[in-house]
Amino acid sequence: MVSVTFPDGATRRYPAGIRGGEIARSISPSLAKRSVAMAIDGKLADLADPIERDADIEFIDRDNPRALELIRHDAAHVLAEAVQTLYPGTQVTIGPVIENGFYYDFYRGEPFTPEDFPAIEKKMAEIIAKDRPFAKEVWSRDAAKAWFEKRGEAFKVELVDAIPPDQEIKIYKQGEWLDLCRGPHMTSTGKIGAAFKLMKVAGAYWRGDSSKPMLQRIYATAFANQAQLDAYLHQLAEAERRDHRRLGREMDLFHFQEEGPGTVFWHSKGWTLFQTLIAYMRRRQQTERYVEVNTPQVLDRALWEMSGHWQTYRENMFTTMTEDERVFALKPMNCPGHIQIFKNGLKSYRDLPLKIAEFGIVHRYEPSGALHGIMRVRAFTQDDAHIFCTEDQIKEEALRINDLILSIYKDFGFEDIIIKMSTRPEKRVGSDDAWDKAEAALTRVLDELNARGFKAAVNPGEGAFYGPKLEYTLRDAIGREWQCGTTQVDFNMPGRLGAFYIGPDSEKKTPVMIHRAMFGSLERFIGILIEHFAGHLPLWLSPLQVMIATITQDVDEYALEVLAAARQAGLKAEADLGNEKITYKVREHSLTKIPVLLVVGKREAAERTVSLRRLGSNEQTTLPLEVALRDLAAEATPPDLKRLKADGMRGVPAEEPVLAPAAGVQNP
RNA sequence: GCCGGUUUAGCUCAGAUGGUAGAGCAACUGAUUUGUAAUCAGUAGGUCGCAGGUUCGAGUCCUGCAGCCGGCACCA
Repeated sequence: MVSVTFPDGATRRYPAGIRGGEIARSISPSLAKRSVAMAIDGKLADLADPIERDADIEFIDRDNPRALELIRHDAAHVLAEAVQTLYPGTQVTIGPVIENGFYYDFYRGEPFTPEDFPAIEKKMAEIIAKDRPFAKEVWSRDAAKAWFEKRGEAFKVELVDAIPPDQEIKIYKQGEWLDLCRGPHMTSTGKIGAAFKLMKVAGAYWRGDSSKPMLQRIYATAFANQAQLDAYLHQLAEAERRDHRRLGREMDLFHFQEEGPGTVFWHSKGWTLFQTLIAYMRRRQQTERYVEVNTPQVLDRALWEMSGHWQTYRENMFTTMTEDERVFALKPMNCPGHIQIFKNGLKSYRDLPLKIAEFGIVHRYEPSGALHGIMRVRAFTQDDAHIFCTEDQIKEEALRINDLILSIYKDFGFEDIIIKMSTRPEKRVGSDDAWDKAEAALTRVLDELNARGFKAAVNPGEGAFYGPKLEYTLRDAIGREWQCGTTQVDFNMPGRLGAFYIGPDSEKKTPVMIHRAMFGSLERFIGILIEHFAGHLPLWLSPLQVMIATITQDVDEYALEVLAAARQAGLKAEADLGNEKITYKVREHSLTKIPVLLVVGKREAAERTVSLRRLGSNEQTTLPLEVALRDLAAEATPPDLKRLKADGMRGVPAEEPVLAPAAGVQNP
């Protein structure tokens, strides 16, 4: 007998080996009818699985959130059957559930196109309508291989071979069709329902390896009901509307053109935003005692050979040859340059840690397929720094960087940050002893982060060849993750390039170098900001903060007075005196995402007020000019300066905020 | 780089079967002086991504190349 405990705490005893479905039926026919799967001790399982030991059992119905992955996984099997029915000769490979749906990778000579989707979806609906039960069978390895070999399913044979010897070979049948699968599945295909949709086709390498064959991937999604599917599709459309490439054009921030693939033409407004970020970062770094430098863009090949870049990074480098046949390379990284500055003049242990920062423009010849707006470009500015220190100082410095990065992200409204530590890769340099120390130091940082409630994970083997790293990742509007900040501990390059300092014992010592970026790249960070705020940048970041719009030309003079006063208050302001209706001006400046519109007409001119309208809101507040400008100027103060001001004014009563906070700012 | 798609006016997009290019918005000019997301009228604007080829004739068909888009691989 086994003892089974239900979610309400009730316990019943059953003969060992009883199936979940039988237990459900013993409780009530309706429970048995609506259950599609169960969770044994919290782990999803087939309803038909036997219960061999005492366990907690929860029955899962279709509407249970945990059923969603089953719906999608079942739908993946149905997709595969539909494709093999419609396109005989197509080989199946794998079809996992992913964050917002699922995909299935096929091998077929002909590509699939979205025009094929209606037929496939129709066939899927037919298979679902037949409501065939999913039946699990355990096969012998040889039987499974023979079955797939006979059908020319070379990829499945490879998958069978890859299953560890101690694991069963599980086969799920749905009527005639079957697939190798670890499960679990719902009770039958009919449980999938009708809320599924094929999304797109794409190429994908077998096993994610670019040396292996290219497969045809069909992306799809499924939900428990149509309303949820519709909501998801709506969310996708919203995400597309905040795409930084579209907003960059609409807000007149930057453009690209064919002659410069992956290189940005920054327009005046985009460059203003860029410089606002640099000014902010410069202040934060100065407080942390970084020194800022600037190193050459183009350096002789010999230096890159010494640093190891020529050997390991050559295909990513832009090179140039001059008339006298000397070969130079555009810097793809700033580190060798910073080491030259470190080496210039004898350093003492008393100089450490020495923090050298640069807003360094680097060029990297990225694969053409990798380019993506300003998120992934071939020329970009890093907020780079290299901290030269001793091994003993690594932990404290890494923690300081961590705290600074998190504080900075918070100032921009990012508090949901993915932190990962990447450890020693197979291909690496340096002694295991040094790696142990570096990883231990970063692990202590990681432990500290976990203690503070961050979910920091480890990426084994993903570190740089010269040391382990911490990676800080932000998400864009449609959930894509972009690595921004990074802290890398390097025991290699200072030695390679001959950097040393004089220790307390008068001996030469090689410093450890911590590579570190916080924005990562200004380009990428700006792209993420645009999408995060959907173009509705906070006032302090807006390249144009205030637009003064007149109602009639009678008030031009007052409008110009308001403009001068706004600029006097430190606001980035323009005036629109155009001969247009106010509705036209409101629309115009809303579309270019100007955060504050100050409307002036005869009334305002007479009373010396302004009518203030926020981007994203249709409410208006009429305020005395001085009050409006004072409050806007306060709001436009960068967050770090605001803190300074607050510190300086401690003891002074806080002023009542007069302006409503910006409306229409959405977080993703 | 790989797989697929795509490229026509500043933007969004029409242009079956080959016969020499069109709309809306934007721009420009004029009228209108307007109270919170599009005032009206007129004007101008394109070697149809680039280079070859087929044809009496190519935006349309063929070949090559490039850019862009979606993935994959790579990555800040």
